Amino acid sequence: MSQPAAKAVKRVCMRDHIRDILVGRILDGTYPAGTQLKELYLAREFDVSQAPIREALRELEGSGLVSSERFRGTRVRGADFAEMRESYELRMMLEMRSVALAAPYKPDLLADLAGYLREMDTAVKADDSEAYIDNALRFHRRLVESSGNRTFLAVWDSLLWDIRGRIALRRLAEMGKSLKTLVSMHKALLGRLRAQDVAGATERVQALLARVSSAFDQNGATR
Amino acid sequence: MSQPAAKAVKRVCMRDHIRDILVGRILDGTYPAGTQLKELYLAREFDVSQAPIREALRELEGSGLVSSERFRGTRVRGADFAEMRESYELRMMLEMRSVALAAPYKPDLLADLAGYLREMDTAVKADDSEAYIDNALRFHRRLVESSGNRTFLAVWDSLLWDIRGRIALRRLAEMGKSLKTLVSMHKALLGRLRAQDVAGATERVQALLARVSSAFDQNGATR
DNA sequence: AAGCTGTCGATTATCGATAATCGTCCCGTG
DNA sequence: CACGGGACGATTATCGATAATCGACAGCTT
Repeated sequence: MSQPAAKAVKRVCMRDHIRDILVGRILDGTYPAGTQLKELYLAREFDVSQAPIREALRELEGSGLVSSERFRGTRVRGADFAEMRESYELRMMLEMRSVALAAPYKPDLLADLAGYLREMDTAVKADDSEAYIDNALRFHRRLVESSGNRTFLAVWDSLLWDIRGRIALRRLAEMGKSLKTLVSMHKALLGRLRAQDVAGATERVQALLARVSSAFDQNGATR
Repeated sequence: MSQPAAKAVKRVCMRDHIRDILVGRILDGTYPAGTQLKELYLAREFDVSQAPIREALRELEGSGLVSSERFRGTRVRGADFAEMRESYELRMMLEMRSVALAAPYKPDLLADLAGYLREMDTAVKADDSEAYIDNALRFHRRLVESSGNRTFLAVWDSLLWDIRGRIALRRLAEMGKSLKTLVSMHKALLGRLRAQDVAGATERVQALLARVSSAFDQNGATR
């Protein structure tokens, strides 16, 4: 699966390059849900052969971004709200358990989280939701990483939170919910972690993700 | 030498066929951990081109069975016991939560589980561990499926329990642990489900998986 | 002998072309 | 007019061949 850290420089591998471009286009709406990604068409556009396109598409399929049927092509998968909620339920479990496993919380973990939180705060004040989400994801991924459970991290990564998160944020914005609340919830969480309060921290993680997940409730209400 | 299996069933898709064969070989030890799977070599053996081999390998990579480095080939990944234990922790979370979500337990679910359990019982009496594990996996997968959470099921599926389970069973056998205990634990679980006892059932699921997971404890002791 | 450099063999990544498959449209039939 | 049968176009799956890359080793320099 794709790694969070992308090599900025010289790509030795066409398919990685293509994959990243395709992910970008799906994210920014160039390819809306349902768009068929035709191999030869893309091959011509990127001036490569069909092979690297196929491999990139298969990689996207593995991460659930697109789905393909035999001989019938590959299409961009839409954001199914019910499925979103379900995936947030899993994420909640993963992160809550991670908070328990990560205890006691080491200074370098706390320092990292504090750094991300600071960036989140700055981003929200600058009304830069892209920067907010980038750092929020780093924050949460770091939490899962600190559990020491590689399977947790692999599954967390596989769920493509950079995509789901952006959709959630857009929804929350549409619902008029401010990111400021999320930042303060993260602050509270970090406070509990600093106090080595496992139960408290777990509770905050749950509350936090429940709030984000509420973007996908049928009526859109937080209740 | 060419493979007679190629003619067995009319596969529309070579890569699926090849993938299944490769999985089988990794499972039965034909390809021990660390074996390099060379594309052209396999291509000649299966009498196909390199392309479908590559696609099959990439699929295996996606499910963690093998890992590949750029230009350095694809190798069979070994069974890391620590990682096994970690994956069982996730499985435990998934199944415990599924038991909670699936309530109240419908008659058709209970009937399916009872059917699988019967097969498990028969298999153990016939000392057929293959049949046991097949049905045990059906039992557990059905449980996760009944949660109604598609993400849960997708993640559960992605963890390749047919492989991990077999390894666990082999270990348990080496440790002299009988499958009979596992069958009776499943019986107890089904009893709790029939009684609509969510807490009790959850507890049994945990105990059950903990016992299997113990195959990967450092010393091999159940404690 | 240690270090550097260039070449070679093995293997993967990519190419350009062909075969297989699916959906559709046209046509004849009832 | 509804309906099945085949030809066609579009697209994917696979092929056979070539280019790119890596690891190792030999030969040269010091």
